[in-house]
Amino acid sequence: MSAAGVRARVRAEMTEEIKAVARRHLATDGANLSLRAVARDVGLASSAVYRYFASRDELLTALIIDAYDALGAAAEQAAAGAGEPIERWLTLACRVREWALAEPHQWALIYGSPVPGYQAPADTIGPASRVMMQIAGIVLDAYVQGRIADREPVAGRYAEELAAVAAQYTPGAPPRLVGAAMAAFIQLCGTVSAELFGQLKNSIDEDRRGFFEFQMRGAASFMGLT
Amino acid sequence: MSAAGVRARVRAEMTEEIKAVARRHLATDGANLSLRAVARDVGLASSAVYRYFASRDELLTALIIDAYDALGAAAEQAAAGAGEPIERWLTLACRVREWALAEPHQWALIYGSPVPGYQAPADTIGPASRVMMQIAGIVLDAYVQGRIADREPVAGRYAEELAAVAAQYTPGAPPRLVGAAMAAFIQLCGTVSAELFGQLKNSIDEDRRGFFEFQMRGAASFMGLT
DNA sequence: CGGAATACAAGAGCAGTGCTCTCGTTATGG
DNA sequence: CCATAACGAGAGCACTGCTCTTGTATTCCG
Repeated sequence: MSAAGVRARVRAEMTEEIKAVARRHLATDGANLSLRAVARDVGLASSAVYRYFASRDELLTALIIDAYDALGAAAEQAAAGAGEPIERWLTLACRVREWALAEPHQWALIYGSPVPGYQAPADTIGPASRVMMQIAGIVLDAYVQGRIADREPVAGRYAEELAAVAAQYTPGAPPRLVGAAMAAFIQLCGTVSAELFGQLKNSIDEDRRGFFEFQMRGAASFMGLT
Repeated sequence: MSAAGVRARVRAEMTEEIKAVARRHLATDGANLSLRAVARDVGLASSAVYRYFASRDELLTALIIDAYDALGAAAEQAAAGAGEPIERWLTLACRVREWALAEPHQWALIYGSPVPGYQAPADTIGPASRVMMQIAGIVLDAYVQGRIADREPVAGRYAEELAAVAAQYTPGAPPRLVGAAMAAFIQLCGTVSAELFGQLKNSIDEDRRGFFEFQMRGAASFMGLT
């Protein structure tokens, strides 16, 4: 049993090392990293890597899940702090942005254009929703505290879909709020991606953080956070 | 001269055909399309393609420029219509979204995560800014017509950068407006990307158009469009 | 404790890739 | 008309993901 434990531990360490090296390669090669190059850096034959990951896609999936989890953990930590709802939202947003700036390639992996043949397996949807959950939590907290400004309720078919989402994840919350939270999440991702993917180049080059906050305050206003 | 014209025309046609086939392959292979496969489909030896594009990156660049131009043309057409500022904005936004839905791979090419080793050459910045220009135009029109709701002016270092952008492209426009227009553009891109890259899956599946308009109305409100 | 089963790693090999170089052929321009 | 330039094809290099086979440790169990 101890022996088996050793085996399992060595295997886990090897798996982690492969992922760590792959993460490094991610920085230079992007999503189409070379499994052979990773194997070389680890000190393995390329065929040996297949003992740990059935394919390159599976390795990528592992990296994706790790990235979602790392970002999700950061977001949860940021959202845990006390304070005004809008402050919590801004803290969360800035924390997400900082993580993305620190790990741009991991961000690109999860929020960039999907890898051609790649189809995200079900394992990813859980970790993927952690950030959204935190936003919903902040908005819901503000709502039950009566600190959400009134907005026009949503109408139309998408309102029903929002109601269904609300019923499943945040029972009692008005669909308008769920929609606003989703919109804010999308806006957050879009804004971070825009900065990371170079769309601000030659326009906002010095105080991107300030411009980011400006945008996130707009999102807060859309949600009705005060 | 006529002969030279023939040569040049044949060359142009061949170039277009290669790009057309490459665009088809884009749908299945994404940004890492195979130049050899494209060559096969065109009926050329892979080495012959290099007479037309010096490298795979250069072929990709040509596709990127074409995509920017196609989207830019669509945006310009949409923005040309008359109507209330907010209607013009919504029309433009929906037109951009429709183009993206029709050409998801081209959208991913220009607004997705950047290709690893790829560095966008200077030729792309012109076509890339056409959509943003149209948004700025709508906002500026509304401004000179006095149809922009008052908002808090921006402050801080990024405000100066916005002022510099305004001075260059839209002289006379308050930095706040330029910032809001940029934010709206970023929000538009982010929202479309979120839909295209599958982030709405299992939440909004039926009336994505309605949810999109809901978000774009939020952006309009942020800009102060009425 | 010893043999069987298993996990593991390495290497060769296949089909495919981007790209270069060389070699004939064809069309162009002086 | 002929030198020149453009063009296309093919071979070849180094690389990729992945599979299969072979040999070697290590673990498990009677």
